[in-house]
Amino acid sequence: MATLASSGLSIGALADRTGLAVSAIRYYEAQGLITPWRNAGGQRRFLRADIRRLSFVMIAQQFGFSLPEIRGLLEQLPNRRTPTPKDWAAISSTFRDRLDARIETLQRLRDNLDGCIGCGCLSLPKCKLYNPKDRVRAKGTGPRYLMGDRPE
Amino acid sequence: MATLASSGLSIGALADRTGLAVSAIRYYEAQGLITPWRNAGGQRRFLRADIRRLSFVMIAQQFGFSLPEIRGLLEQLPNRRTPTPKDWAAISSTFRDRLDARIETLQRLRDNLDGCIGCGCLSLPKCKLYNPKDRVRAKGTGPRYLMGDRPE
DNA sequence: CCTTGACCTAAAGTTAGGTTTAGAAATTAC
DNA sequence: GTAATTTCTAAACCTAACTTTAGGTCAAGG
Repeated sequence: MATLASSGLSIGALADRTGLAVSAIRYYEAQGLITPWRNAGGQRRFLRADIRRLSFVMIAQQFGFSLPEIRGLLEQLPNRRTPTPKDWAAISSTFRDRLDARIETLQRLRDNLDGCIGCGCLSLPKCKLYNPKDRVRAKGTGPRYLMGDRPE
Repeated sequence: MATLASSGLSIGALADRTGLAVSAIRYYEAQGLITPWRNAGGQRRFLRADIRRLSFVMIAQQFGFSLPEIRGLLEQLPNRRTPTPKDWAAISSTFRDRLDARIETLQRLRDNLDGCIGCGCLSLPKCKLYNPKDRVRAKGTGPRYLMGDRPE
């Protein structure tokens, strides 16, 4: 099977270790999330530390981060040496801040849902779901007015 | 401007009221989220209650529901009469359950993040981020092993 | 009446995040 | 040494949720 250690991991070995598809790993390279080198024959070789790097990518995706965002997070890692636990802990705190914000937004939306739809009144001047500042939505194409009323 | 009341709303008027693009409303019709009738000239006419219906669609999207899922939720509404506050309150409770689950998942992931990356140890046998049961991810393509280790 | 703006349909284009395919070259297994 | 895997690149394809475009029709104001 996959030969190892000093010569680096092949893309297939990395795929086995992470559970990602080979095609996904190539795609991530194209997106700048990982930067393997090439062996004499032109094949990609990866560091063992890249297993953790890709695992981080997968976890961040679960939290709803886009690949460009994840790239931004990963850029906090050291360039020329293998990241230490401290490096990961540092990046993780940024990560956690954004995550907290995301959870808070969801909770606020939930609470507003209770007040707005849940209560049955559906009175809109006081509806807080109306045009919330920080949307979870990806492609806001301008202001949107929720629940049927406009801001004046 | 938009003529009103007894003859129903034009698609443009509905777009103004909801903040949605006209093209988006047509798309929602194609997806079965809303069913206008046509006037003599073949143009779409909507009920005023459809403003709220589309607002609900937008809110549900913020919570991460897909259009098919939202269609499922809307099917709980009465077919032949204008939905009452009670109708909306009922649909909202289903909605809220799913929302609570989503928030809980995020919180659990956050807590695991603290234990796994946040502590700096990165010890994987005890990492709970490893292959969590309920992923937020859409297209799981089989089991995935996180943070570099495999389940044996 | 006539012009301008709103609306119509159908089809193609867009972005994100990948997968699939095709044909060729490198590696590994026996 | 040869057969079976892997890997390579480039390009096409995929889904979701829309938008844009093209070419034509409808409706409202002056």
